[in-house]
Amino acid sequence: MSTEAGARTTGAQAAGTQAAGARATGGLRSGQLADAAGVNPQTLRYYERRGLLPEPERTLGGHRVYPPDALALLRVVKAAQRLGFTLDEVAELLEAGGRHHGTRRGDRDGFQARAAAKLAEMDARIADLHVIRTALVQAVDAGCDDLAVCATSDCCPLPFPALARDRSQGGGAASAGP
Amino acid sequence: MSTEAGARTTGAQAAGTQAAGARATGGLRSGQLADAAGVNPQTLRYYERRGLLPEPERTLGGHRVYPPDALALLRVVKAAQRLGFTLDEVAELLEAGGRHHGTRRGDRDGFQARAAAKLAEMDARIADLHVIRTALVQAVDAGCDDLAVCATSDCCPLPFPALARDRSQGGGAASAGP
DNA sequence: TTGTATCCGGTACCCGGGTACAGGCTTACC
DNA sequence: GGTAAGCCTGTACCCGGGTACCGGATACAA
Repeated sequence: MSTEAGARTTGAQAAGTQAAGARATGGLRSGQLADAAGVNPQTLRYYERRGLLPEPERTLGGHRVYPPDALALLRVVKAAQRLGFTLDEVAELLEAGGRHHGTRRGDRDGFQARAAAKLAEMDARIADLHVIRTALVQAVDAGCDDLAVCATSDCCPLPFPALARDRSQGGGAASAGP
Repeated sequence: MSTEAGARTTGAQAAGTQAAGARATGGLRSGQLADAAGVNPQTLRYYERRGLLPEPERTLGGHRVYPPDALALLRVVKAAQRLGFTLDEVAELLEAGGRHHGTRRGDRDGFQARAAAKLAEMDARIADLHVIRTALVQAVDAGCDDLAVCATSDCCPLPFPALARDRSQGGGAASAGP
């Protein structure tokens, strides 16, 4: 597929029946792919740099032309990201998959192992959020209204010891607003 | 334990009874407070800049001397942080509390309202994590082993539509490793 | 008095995940 | 052939929450 696409793409010189290079093969321009995937075009280049997207073919003029399955790949990336994997991890996973079940080396675990680990992480995170939730509920129920007072009075039921632990997996704001 | 250690450290200028400026008043040096609270000393200055800690007294030489309740305050800050508030929010909450239930202006809500909002946020986050968890379980159960394949085959049960939504509150890595 | 441990301030850098901007070249369509 | 999109590269910046490093000043014990 991609082979054909590539060949046709660059070879658009002859300009035949079907019009423009990218178009003819079902190839996507970066803007189109970005739109289709709901990401910023810059993000595509960013992912490319990070090794999440393979370098696409180029037109003679140097414009990227993505094969259609790039969209599926992008969706997988986004899904994996949502599953809690960092971009580095996603890149590794994709690469590991590419190496195709063989030649293990070092800690190369397949998706299975990593997913299981993530699962444990998720459970921990969920449990932690429950702790937090409970604390919030208690604070609300107790009618706390001034943190500074909570600091010194005993009326405040905030479970400081419970809250003190674990910071680090907890609740980073995800920055990535649209 | 750190308390004792700290006390010993600065303690005893005149050796005997109670001694030194800072110590006499129960004041804490930045290092001591940092130790006691389990944070980096730099973090204290950072919090001060951010308005989370009031500017402490100084020795003649310009060294900070914190009142003992700074520790309690610091703990509250950390607790609030864990409750999902950003440092800016914590600062606001502390300030709002300081203004002491009166003179509302703009959207100044007390801790109550904000906590309730955070609670909703937490619930959303928990629900979202459950979605993710479920997806992970499915992927594991199905024996998926290659993300790239998942991208194109139909065998993979990853619920892309479900995963696609909501990104933004989800699962940012919390950066703040110790 | 001297020595060492802290602390000071300011500035720069880290992580993760992107975005934005500048200045120039390609493509597409009429 | 002209013109408007769109794309190219490179670099810099954003968020949130800290950390690290620097040269110099203080604090305190012996």
